[in-house]
Amino acid sequence: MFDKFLLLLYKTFKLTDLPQYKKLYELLRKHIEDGVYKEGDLLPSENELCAVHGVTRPTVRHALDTLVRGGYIKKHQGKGSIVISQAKEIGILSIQGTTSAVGENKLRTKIVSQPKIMQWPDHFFFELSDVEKESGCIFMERIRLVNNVPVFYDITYLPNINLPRFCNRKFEDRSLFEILRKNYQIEVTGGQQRFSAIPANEEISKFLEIKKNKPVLHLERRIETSRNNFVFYSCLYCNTEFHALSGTF
Amino acid sequence: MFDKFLLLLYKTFKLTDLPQYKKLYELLRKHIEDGVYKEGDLLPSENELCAVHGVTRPTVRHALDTLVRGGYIKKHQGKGSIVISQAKEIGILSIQGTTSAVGENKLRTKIVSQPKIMQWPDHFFFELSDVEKESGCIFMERIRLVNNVPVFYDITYLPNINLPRFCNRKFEDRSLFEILRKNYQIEVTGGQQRFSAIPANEEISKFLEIKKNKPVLHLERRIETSRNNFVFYSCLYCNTEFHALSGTF
DNA sequence: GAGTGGTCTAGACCACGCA
DNA sequence: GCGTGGTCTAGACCACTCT
Repeated sequence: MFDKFLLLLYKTFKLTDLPQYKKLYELLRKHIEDGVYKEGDLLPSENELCAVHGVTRPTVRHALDTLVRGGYIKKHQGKGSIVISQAKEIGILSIQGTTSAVGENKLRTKIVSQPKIMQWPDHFFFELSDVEKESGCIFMERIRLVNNVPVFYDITYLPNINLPRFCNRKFEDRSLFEILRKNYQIEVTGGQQRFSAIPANEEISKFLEIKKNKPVLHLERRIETSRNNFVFYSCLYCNTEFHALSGTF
Repeated sequence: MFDKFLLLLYKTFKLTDLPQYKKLYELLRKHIEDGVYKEGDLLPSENELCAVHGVTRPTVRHALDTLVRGGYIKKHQGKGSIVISQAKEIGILSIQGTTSAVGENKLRTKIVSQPKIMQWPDHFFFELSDVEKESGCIFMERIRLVNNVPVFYDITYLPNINLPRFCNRKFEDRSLFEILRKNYQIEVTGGQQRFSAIPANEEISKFLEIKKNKPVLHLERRIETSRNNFVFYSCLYCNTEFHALSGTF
């Protein structure tokens, strides 16, 4: 009974609005990224996590499942949850943005064109809703460098819907995903992507500092978020000569 | 009490050994693929599925979660679970093999070299365990054609461990995943993949009927299965001019 | 308001890996 | 034999969508 009262109290004042499993997920993810748990380490057992965080097993399992999907851990029946290697390649295919996914290498972000508000391009590479079309889009171009070598050329399109002061923010060396999360409470929840191999055109070869017509990996991504009906788009060209893109499925 | 007795009976005689959520998943997946539920259709609600199949909600939810991960449905709070479009592109990135993932198009499989037992190549593209190395590998090459145009050139390496009569089976126009499932009770559970864009060499250009040096998508995949320690490998070259590869994340 | 999916509890038994 | 993760039950309350 007293428990019920506390629960009511907690919910009334909304000390935090993230669900429990997500809070646990974020905590463990942070610990893995910060190296508290290293590659090959065993996470605490599910029962331990239950006890420590005061939740039941399904909740803990939900958090761990999310870590599995994100490619952070691998579960082994009878053994436990093992932290997997942070990809040596660039794990852009998982749910994280690029910034958190390049292991040992130094990743920098260079802004080619600051975000600016404009019309959506004609013949956009994904279908747009009427609301999106009417709102116009925020357009930005970035180059990602790994160890000072350009590897990605990334064109991002966001719908211009309720993103106050977005164009004035500092993006240099900061993750777009992080900015969306911290400043707008927008979390990436999933998406679709299309892969193809194309020859580098004039522009791409210039940005990636490679010869014209050299094969580059082309990605078109539609990225869904926790904000209702808010999706954004990214068109990405990647020089895979030194860094393959990798992911789990 | 009587329920408990029935459960015991059922488990003793193992009428089937798939877990409930997986049986429900397979059933719904089959219905979606067979067109019982079409794109945009609403699946029965979770409570309905509980009642119809005699399981509780967490079990139903587990099955639906698996469908979401496989890219079959999308859930909308307050509305229901909606069947999503079967990718018009080739959804090789999801957990299915290529055969079940090409929508309207006709997909055929041509065998370049029948499976044969041999040594693993030197400098294999993923790290091999000692057991794998000692067992040798089963090697096969296939070409996938979409509407009679070659799109994939697929080299598969399986560890030669307990796969009786594998080399004598008919692979023409059959899915490897299906053969593994039906004949060996091996289910694909996940894996890793690396993407890069490379110029087609002599051999690739011949198999895919394209010009030499044309950009092709290169995939190296490590595919994990439900059989303990049994993983296999695939090296794939794809002409993405007419069919982008697509997937969800 | 009725129905949907989202989150969560408090238990239970099982299969697996290891010592 | 013990602890691990895997599966499952039988409930509960919530937020969301539709009408």
